[in-house]
Amino acid sequence: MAIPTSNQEIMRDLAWFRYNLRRFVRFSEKAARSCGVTPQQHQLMLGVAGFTERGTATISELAEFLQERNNSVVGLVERAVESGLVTRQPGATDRRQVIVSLTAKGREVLGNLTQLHHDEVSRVRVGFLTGWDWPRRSAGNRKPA
Amino acid sequence: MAIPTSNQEIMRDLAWFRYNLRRFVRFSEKAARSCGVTPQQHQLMLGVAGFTERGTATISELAEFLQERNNSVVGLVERAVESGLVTRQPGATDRRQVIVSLTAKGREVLGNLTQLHHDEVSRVRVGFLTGWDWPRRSAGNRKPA
DNA sequence: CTATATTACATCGTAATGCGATCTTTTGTC
DNA sequence: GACAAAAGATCGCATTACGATGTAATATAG
Repeated sequence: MAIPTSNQEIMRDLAWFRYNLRRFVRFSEKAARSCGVTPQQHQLMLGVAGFTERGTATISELAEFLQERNNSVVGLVERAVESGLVTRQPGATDRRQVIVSLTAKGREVLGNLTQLHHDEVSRVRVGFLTGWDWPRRSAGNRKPA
Repeated sequence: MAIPTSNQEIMRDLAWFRYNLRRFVRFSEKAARSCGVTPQQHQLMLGVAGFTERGTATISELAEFLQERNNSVVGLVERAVESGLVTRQPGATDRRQVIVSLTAKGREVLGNLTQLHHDEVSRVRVGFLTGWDWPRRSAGNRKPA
């Protein structure tokens, strides 16, 4: 793909970029639901397991990872605990902190989702840079594929 | 960045990818609001101007671009019309269709947002592939930067 | 060239979810 | 020890995308 120069070309380029972004996100959401968790829970688990080197995360770290407010994460963690995906324990050194860890179930689900995402992310990374299939047309009011 | 091989490395890599994705999206949302429109309206306008070669789009095309349901787009367009960003006109050949176009105001706002996004997207594209700063820690319950 | 199916969009009600404001508890600093 | 800052928790709320369904216009079968 040529480097866009006119404003019109830049817009088309940005549109293409966002379109692929959205398609990837939808893919990911669908994958999460196919594994029995919400997309948000998937992201939460990914943050717990992959954001730090410890394999655990505090509420604040998760808020940074998810780019959300502190209080939004609290509720998200709460629901994930109820679903048996993560556990919470008070911080050892700093008792204000809450350490979020994955349960066995959480590790299993995240492992499956990680496999599902690996190839797709590779494709998307390339697609973000180079050209893409750029499909056209949809139909009716059906759910986007 | 080395190619991740172990499952742990893959998870960290995916986490890094999603983290950058989210940061970009937040950047974009903030930019949209700074121009007086909602992030959804920005994406809608981008779809109108950049998804097809015509510079206009139908509801279905926008639904494909945004990867949303048809009826979701109807409401989105409705609000954008009320905000004076886009116009709707029945299709010339197919009167079932609705052609969405940008108003002068819409073009101006989208132009500003396009400039704001151009550099950032370039950075993000590289960041999706290569290493990144990978910042740490947040603080309190303040809005993520 | 009517009958039927399909497409494109609209309407309505609903559930999820992230946010703002505020509060409590713990830690840091002077 | 007093005060400030940080880390979470709680509550109410607004936004928004979705599912189900309806209507008008176009395509297709016979």
